[in-house]
Amino acid sequence: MYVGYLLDKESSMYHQGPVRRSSINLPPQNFVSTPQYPDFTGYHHVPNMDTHAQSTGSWGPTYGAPREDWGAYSLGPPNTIPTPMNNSSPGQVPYCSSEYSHMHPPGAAVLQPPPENVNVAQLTPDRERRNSFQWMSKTAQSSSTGKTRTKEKYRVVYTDHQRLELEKEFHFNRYITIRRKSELAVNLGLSERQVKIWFQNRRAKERKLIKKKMGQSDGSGGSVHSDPGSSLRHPRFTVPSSGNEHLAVYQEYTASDCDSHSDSLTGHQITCRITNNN
DNA sequence: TTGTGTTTTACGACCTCC
DNA sequence: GGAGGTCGTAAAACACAA
Repeated sequence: MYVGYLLDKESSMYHQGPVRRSSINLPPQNFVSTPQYPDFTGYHHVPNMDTHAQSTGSWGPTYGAPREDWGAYSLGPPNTIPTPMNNSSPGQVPYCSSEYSHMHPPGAAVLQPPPENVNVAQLTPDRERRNSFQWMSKTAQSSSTGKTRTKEKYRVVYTDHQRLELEKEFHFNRYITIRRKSELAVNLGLSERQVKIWFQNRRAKERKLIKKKMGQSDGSGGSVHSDPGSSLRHPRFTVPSSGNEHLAVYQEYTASDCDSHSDSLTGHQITCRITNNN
């Protein structure tokens, strides 16, 4: 299946195309034949592989709150994502984050290919406008098989589309399953390793933010958990007994119904084992 | 334009689990 | 032993004030 494909990709992950030209020159992998999220709310795109079917609105208070950084992801492929200005997607079930659904109505088919001649300046935020071509000129030079940070090309910058999809996934589930990782990797033109590391970094960011919040609120209320370290810790590092508080906490971060995964998962992928314990 | 602080990818070390 | 977790960190990319 595509796992082998990814293995092949793994070796080339450090010389991707001009990914930073987010909306106008995405790698072809970004646009599989059918939109992967025809209805983002349900995520039914791969029936038997859906990790988080119908998890709409399942986030706990911690993650239900508006994300301050959503603005950075407010553009998938242009013209497929209505902006708050032009957006009105009647009849679509809103995503759990009100802000998110506001910017990315669930049916917005973010994986649709963008039109060929799109004016970037009209479609991307200021940051993108400023840097897209700069970045491209840089990466275009790196053709060697660099895989270490000593190489010229130290890191790539993911496209807004890639980050958006990753954020969406992260919003559903802090820990990605093997299957979803594979799917995402294929769909986004990333390697599984990149997806995995992105999630690790994203969790680190989350912990950092929570710590920061806790530091500010100084334990006085707030919607964050009393132990941010454990709440974002992978369940396998918690006591895996039934009814323990760690799992209960963790459940807040998971999709409400993803138990279908446990069958095909390795022992490492226990993300979905702990649902439905309410 | 430039200096500086922050964020984003990516890695290594080390850990736990199977 | 391998996979994936956290933690700490490097360095590129980015934001923004001066």
